[in-house]
Amino acid sequence: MAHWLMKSEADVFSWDDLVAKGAAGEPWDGVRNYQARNNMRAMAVGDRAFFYHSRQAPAVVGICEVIAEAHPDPTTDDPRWECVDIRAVTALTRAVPLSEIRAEPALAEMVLVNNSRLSVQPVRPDEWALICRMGGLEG
DNA sequence: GCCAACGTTGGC
DNA sequence: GCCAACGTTGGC
Repeated sequence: MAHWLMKSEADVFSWDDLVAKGAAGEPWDGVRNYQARNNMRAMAVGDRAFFYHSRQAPAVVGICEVIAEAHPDPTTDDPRWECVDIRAVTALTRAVPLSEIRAEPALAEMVLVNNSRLSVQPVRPDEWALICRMGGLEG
């Protein structure tokens, strides 16, 4: 199972918004970046992803699950763009702010740290486990 | 709100 | 195919 990180601005679509969608989840549409799209194409149903709030109070706040593989993005007729569907799994016991991620040497190679603009990105297993622990979960 | 970094577009 | 201009993202 691969691990990922999905970003959203909390005042556009927040973790609470995803939780409110329940088991039906939400299509992760609107991505217009090839790297992010390619990452979504590589996702399998059951993969887990961190849900990250960007801009205001940047932090990893929860864990979500891929429930549908990449399919055409319903928000555009442009066939280049695709999206996966995700649902909320669990909130972190405590949000892990970007400042703590940056301060942790073991996380220095995270895409989040080195390419802050990529909105859908892979997370290594060791990075996943550490952030889960920092967030108060077993991982 | 500012601005640096990055990705995309389009002229040549 | 190059690269300058432009638009967007996101940390601060």
